[in-house]
Amino acid sequence: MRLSTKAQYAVRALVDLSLHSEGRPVALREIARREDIPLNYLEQLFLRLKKGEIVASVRGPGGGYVLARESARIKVGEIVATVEEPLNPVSCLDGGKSACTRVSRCVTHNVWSGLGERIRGFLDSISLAELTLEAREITGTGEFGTESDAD
Amino acid sequence: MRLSTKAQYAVRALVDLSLHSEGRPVALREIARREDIPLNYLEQLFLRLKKGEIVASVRGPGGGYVLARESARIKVGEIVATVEEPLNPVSCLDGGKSACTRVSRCVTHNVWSGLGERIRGFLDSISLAELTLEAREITGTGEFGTESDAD
DNA sequence: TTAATAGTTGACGTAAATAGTAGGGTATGC
DNA sequence: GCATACCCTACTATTTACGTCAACTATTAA
Repeated sequence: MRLSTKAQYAVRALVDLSLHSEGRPVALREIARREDIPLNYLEQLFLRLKKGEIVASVRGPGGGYVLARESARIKVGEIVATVEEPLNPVSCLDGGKSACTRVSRCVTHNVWSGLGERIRGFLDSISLAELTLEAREITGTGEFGTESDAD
Repeated sequence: MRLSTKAQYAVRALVDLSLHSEGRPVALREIARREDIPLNYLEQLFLRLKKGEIVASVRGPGGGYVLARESARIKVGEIVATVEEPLNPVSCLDGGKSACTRVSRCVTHNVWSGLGERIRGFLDSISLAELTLEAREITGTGEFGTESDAD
């Protein structure tokens, strides 16, 4: 029942982006450095985030990524669902083929589908804006110099 | 964000056990056949379930497993936590070493720990007794002949 | 118009976790 | 004393996650 690092990276990266973008695009290189995430890996994630219309890209020198809409309208659940495929605890909820042909099928099935809904419900109740605000409070002014973190 | 088959198997197997045990122990061989779970694999799971004091074993011919307590006092969350290690969405919640040394650490950290609590809370709200009852309703009388399931 | 920046894309390799197998051992009841 | 069924460990195979590489395209500024 683990979340992939994809999801963790994506959320962290977007908080970082939201924290450091002041209207201007932020280069992945910076985010990768600050958050200590492999650049190439981050690129893959942002590709998906772009497809999911959570971020938009600006190419060329001085380019980078910006949020595709205001952070209050971006939910954590959406981010997670975008980078790691469907947020279902078991495969037979994905729709389509999966068997489920035994006695105890329905009852356990219901448990898992209920669980999936709870998970989604919770993650969708938190917006990127809230996280960003929290982060700003923690790191102080939040303008610059977010590097230090004396563990 | 997938549940392991271990967890799915374990819950199904226990529903099956609870459904077919009438005071008497149920052999894993039967459960494995009915639920279509590899016997050897099931043995491993029940070893853990025994350690977790969810089931008790009866050795020798005519032996098998019985629930260690009434099914109403066995929660799904407990079953899942027993067969797959800690129910935390991210490793840094497991306690101990894991880093977490960046800016956005705390904020995302809180999200994941909150998520873990929701998951546990939900799964702990469901008892094996409820599932068994449901299963009995679905399959009809629930006495015997639970085999058929016209897909 | 050329060079530098930065995003775009897909293929690839590795490592760790998960799922499943194998096989021998041990207690019990007939 | 044999068959049954739990007990336990070690091993293998498969899948998935994680990360790397390399080549490409678009944009901007000199």
